[in-house]
Amino acid sequence: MVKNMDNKKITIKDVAKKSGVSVSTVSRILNGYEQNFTPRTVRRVLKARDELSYEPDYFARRMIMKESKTIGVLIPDITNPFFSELIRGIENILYKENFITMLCNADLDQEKEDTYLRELTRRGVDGFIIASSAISNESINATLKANGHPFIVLDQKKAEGISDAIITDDYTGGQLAAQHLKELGHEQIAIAMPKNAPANIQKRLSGVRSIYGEEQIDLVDAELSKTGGRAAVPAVLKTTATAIFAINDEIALGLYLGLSEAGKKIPADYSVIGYDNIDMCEYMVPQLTTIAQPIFELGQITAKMLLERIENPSKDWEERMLPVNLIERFSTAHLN
Amino acid sequence: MVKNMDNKKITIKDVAKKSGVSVSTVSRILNGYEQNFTPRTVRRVLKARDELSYEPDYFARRMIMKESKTIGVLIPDITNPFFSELIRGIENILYKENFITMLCNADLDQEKEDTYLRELTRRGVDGFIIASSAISNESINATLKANGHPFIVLDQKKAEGISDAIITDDYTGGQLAAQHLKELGHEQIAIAMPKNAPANIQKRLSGVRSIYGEEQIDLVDAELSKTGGRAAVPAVLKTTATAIFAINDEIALGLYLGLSEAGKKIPADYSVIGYDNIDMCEYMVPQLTTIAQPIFELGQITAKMLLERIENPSKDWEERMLPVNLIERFSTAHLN
DNA sequence: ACGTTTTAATAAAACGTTTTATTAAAACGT
DNA sequence: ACGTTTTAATAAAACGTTTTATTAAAACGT
Repeated sequence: MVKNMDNKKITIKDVAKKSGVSVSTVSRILNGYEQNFTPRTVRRVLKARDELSYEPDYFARRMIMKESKTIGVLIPDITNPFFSELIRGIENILYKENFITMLCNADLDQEKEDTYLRELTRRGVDGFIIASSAISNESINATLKANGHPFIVLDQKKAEGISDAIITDDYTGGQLAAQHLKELGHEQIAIAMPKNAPANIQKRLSGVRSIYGEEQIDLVDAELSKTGGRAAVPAVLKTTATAIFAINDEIALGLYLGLSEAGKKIPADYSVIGYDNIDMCEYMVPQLTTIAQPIFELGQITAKMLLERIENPSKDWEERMLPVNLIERFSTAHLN
Repeated sequence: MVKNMDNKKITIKDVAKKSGVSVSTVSRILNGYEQNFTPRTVRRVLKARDELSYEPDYFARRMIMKESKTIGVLIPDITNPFFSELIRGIENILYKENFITMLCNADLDQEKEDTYLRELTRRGVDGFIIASSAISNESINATLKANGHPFIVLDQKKAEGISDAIITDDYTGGQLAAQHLKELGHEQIAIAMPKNAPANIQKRLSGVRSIYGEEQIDLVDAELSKTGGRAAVPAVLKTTATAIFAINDEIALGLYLGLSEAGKKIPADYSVIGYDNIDMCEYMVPQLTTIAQPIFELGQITAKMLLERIENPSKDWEERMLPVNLIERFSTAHLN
């Protein structure tokens, strides 16, 4: 901290004294009302400010101004490439607008989520981005909605007219994946996904069901992680499926290892298709065919929508749906 | 925000009025000096607090108390698994101590780093964790050291008696990798690493040089990313090396793709060894042999050391070195 | 030449806390 | 019974800003 002679923090008073004007004059000049003062006064104040390296005290300032230029972001796991990419998209916009990101890694732990939510509220963040699934609608309503804090829920929850919302086209995504496998001649497919999947993931399943009949689908339980994918392989082997739809790429990466351990080749023995298009897909051998979500852009748009809401709290709720598309690589092949 | 009848924020005054005591009494009771008051008064105050859902204003509080319970963390790229794992370690400790993490993703962009550093200072964070390499020692000195802000530099920089420091045993790491390849009979190796690598990475190279002679080593330029690894393959192919030491795992992942594109098999044609042991290693086919750094623990210890420094600013500088070890998997094999 | 408007600047209030110094009443000790 | 200490509580100052209302002086208009 920059100190004055008495070893105390430099305040606006020091600047005022040094430039021979009042505190209010310094404040006004430093906050963009220079045109109300003579050039000479302005010059003096600026000079004093620079010579003392004066920086307004953040807390004193915020106490009056009631805005913190901070956004709280709640995610389940920063280690998951989907979320780290999302964060980059968010941060990319926020940085440009001089906002700072408060990262809260909630670990799918409901208590931790609630704690973070309360703590962020206490700290007066200007808005919330919530991409964590465990969080209950009640928590959101009690802590955010009821108190009029701007927030936006992402990816896992349907907002249903209680907030802005942004989703990707999961139904079409599921269709696209299924269509691709069908065209390759696969008549029996396995889908690796968690039993209690969030709504957006359920939608992908519905998409598949619009292409494949119920008896052509083997649902295989798998956590949304590499470990989950690896562990799901034995169950897959028990089915008659010739292709596997991993409901996210992380699961697909686990499948690669599990299948290899079982002596199976991709795509000779099993075609594998993922979902998300995290950048690791391109680096697998064989490269992973997947449904691409525009993750970075998703983050950007989320941040933008939230900032607009903060700017104009009473505007109508906005809903955005982002398109997805199939990226064909080398983990899927024609049957035989 | 919780409001009172006049639709204004609930303040300590409201609580005081409701419980029929003075503002200072409320403050003291709510800040852990209950033993100075009669149980009856304490009860009343607590009751009023609860009924009004009073939360002390963060900014007013911080203005007086001069601590923000916030740590700023500066990293180059959250998308890199090394850093996301590191963040988790940091966050793991910070959360327990009721600190919040401010994440700054600096993109190896010097200007962005400086901006973030200044912004964090302005916001009065209690301490800094700096794991970003582009940052200049001058910036650190000017912004942090000179102003007595607690900070800790991680991984890439030598602190040299100007701050606490924590490093991993990079020299031994390099030795371990080299030794392993030597034992497998490789007499000529390539090392994929950036030309202007930070100090810790240079140390790994020194470690290798203690095992292999200068003429047995082919230095191949590669950025610290998957892209970098992939792009380095043509250069590797031009050498007579039979094994490749990727200076971090990300490069190794890129090598997998590049080699596969060149029709080369791991480990039959090339043995590959990485560095870091990010969790992806286990999921590659073949699984990647690597030098393991205790990344999560590194984050934890860093956070702990910083908190101790904040607690006790005048204690002696502390330096810690964490061990590394070889994880043998299936990407390295005996020559022929 | 004098009342009115504009300009340049400031004094004082406000933001919502914590902390320090003070006080009135009760308890204590002989 | 009366001076002293302890207890329970508070008034007032302080933290460092921004903003509102005010003022003195200058400029203006006829």
